[in-house]
Amino acid sequence: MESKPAVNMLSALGHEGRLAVFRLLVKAGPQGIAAGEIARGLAVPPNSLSANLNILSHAGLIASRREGRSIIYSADYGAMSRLLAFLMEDCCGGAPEICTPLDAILARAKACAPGSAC
Amino acid sequence: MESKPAVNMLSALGHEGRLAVFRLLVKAGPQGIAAGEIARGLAVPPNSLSANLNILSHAGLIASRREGRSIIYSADYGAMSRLLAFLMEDCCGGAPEICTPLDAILARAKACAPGSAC
DNA sequence: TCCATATTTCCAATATTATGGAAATGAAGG
DNA sequence: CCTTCATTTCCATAATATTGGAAATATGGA
Repeated sequence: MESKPAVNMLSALGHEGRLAVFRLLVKAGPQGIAAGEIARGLAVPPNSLSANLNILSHAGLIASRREGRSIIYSADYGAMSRLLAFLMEDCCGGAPEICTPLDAILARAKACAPGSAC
Repeated sequence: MESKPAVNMLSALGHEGRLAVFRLLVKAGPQGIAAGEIARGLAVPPNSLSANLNILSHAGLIASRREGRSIIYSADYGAMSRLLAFLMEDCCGGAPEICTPLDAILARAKACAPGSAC
């Protein structure tokens, strides 16, 4: 990934409210959540939420689709993976021993499949 | 990791100049680079750089030590790992298939040890 | 002590971002 | 066509971040 889209993603996620929205969408899975439901769940006014959803969307981190009267938002896992890859590349280009903790992190993350205690 | 320090880190990295600094420091390894050398390398005025180093430092992403007249900055790999872990956790809590691309990413990152073609 | 180097701090101007009320748009149903 | 619901857009205000010049601090050496 280039540097500029990575900056946009990081900047989009570097905001308490937006990170909360993104985490919620990631947990929700590909089916996504309606904007109104997000607003109720996180207790934020709908216009602020809309602005933040727009920022996340422009950063490429989330997608949206209309379903009846609602607009459903969902996390873009590919974008997330690319961002993580971008951050990891530099990390491991410097010193090989930096990579090894990531193995453990990934193993733990994988153990957190839905249904497990985590 | 809690949400707040993660937001601080993401926000710190969500800036073109600071991301460039951090990437440079990550690539430089634990020995770090002097502030002046960073400024010359990235062609930024020293006072702006100082402000950005301060933001990265407050976010916990870099450390500094004085060495003679220079101040040497270095990336905090532990902080970086914790941030990646934080992002991965939610990612994998949602759907297990999201984790699998990260395996490939990590394998590729590990292959990029210094000296290899990458 | 005096000077040169390295970096930070101070400060003000500018730009960007965040916030929330109110109005506008779009969709479904009677 | 009218009403209701869901969401966005518009707008103004407030807050925060970015930038760079100039001065201040700290270190090492003559």
